[in-house]
Amino acid sequence: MARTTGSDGEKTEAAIREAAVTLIARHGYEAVSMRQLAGEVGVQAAALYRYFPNKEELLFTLMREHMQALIAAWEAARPASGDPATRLSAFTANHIRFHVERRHSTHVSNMELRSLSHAKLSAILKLRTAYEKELRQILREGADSGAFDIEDTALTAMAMIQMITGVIVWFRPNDRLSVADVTRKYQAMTMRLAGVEQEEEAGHVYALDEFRAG
Amino acid sequence: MARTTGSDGEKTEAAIREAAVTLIARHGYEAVSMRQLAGEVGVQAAALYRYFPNKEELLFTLMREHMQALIAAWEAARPASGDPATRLSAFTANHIRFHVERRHSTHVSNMELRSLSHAKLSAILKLRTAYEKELRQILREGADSGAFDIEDTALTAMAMIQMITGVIVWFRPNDRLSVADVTRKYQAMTMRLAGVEQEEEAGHVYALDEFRAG
DNA sequence: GAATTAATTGAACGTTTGTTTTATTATTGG
DNA sequence: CCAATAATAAAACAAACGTTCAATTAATTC
Repeated sequence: MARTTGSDGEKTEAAIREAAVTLIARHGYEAVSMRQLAGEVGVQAAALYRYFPNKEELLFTLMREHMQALIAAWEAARPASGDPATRLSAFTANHIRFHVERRHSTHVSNMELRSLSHAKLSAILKLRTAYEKELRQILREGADSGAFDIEDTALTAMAMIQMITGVIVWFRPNDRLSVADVTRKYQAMTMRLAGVEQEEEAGHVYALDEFRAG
Repeated sequence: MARTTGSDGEKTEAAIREAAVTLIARHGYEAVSMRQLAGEVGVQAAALYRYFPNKEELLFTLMREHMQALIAAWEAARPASGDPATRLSAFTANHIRFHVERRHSTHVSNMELRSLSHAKLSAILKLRTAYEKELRQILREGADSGAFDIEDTALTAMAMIQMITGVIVWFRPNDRLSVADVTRKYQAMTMRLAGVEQEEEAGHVYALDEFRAG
């Protein structure tokens, strides 16, 4: 047998990516074999090499596009203007929505960094740093303007990112909480970490639905 | 060749554990081969099987003892009594100290859960849940007594744990901040998440040195 | 100092790994 | 409908994998 009826390169590549993200998220990059991945797609292992030159390049592609999509999502959702509290709320909402929607690829991008060669690792970390810089900037401007009360903006930014990314560790859709519930509660917590006074908090909550379009 | 001069079972086992934690933390469980591990120890691969029946059991042993040590550290450091804010400060300080001191085994215990069989996974998760329950209890009692202002204790507990465990992602000893600096700043942040008023915060900071003995 | 036990080596086992090559079939464009 | 191209299968490769086994030497016990 060779080319099968109805075979389509675009569909196959999409199927490979989807299966790869799911399998790698569940079992880890090293634990997933090319044959196992091919089996999930319904194809022979050799066929994978028509779309990706090797296993590492496949992983790298998944991670790079995840990070680029995260940055693009934020660029689309970022308020053009607004006070620091509003911008922080928007950042939190966008971050949580994106990560909950892409739990698998987030897992891959966070856990499989060590499987990349030095050059590819640097490329991913560069994207990650660029994204984190967005939050640091919000915090710094808020601290400078007096809207926030933050002792160490760099450290607070790292703590916030760890906290809000951690949602995917325990949150499951159809749980006792909806994504909107979780978003609202995490927005309140980032406000507290930013040192915004209690009375102010409610006014700056950025509704999740406002980001659906972005 | 066979038994080598100066060989000692206890020392070899300790060397295996140490090398395994370091290698697995760096490259991942699946990516580390028994031969590679043996090479790091300075021994042949077959010798490892005198101490651990197989690779998975070695991983499980490392993870179980890490979790048990974490729980033991908290039991030793836990204040016999005290108000919720003091206990939360103690929890934060102990957690950060433990995880910074054991960065490698923390990485292993957090990242390699998926490499365990179902039964072994359950055993580890049971220990983890028991530990997390300690924090939830502090938060719940603080919320009940009015010392804290928390909307959702279970969610806040998860967020706090993610935040304070995240220290090991970016913190490196001999950085611009000392462990004591980092501990103090994270204590302040957990206080904010718990809804303790600004004025109160300072009074409940639990010095890192008080835990050195534990 | 002989007998016993502890610790390790070295070779080997059958699988599985990522990847390459070659042949074959489906689809597309003229 | 024929030529070109796209998509895949099938087989094969050497290397690496976890693990087992028998042989061998060091340390300990009596």
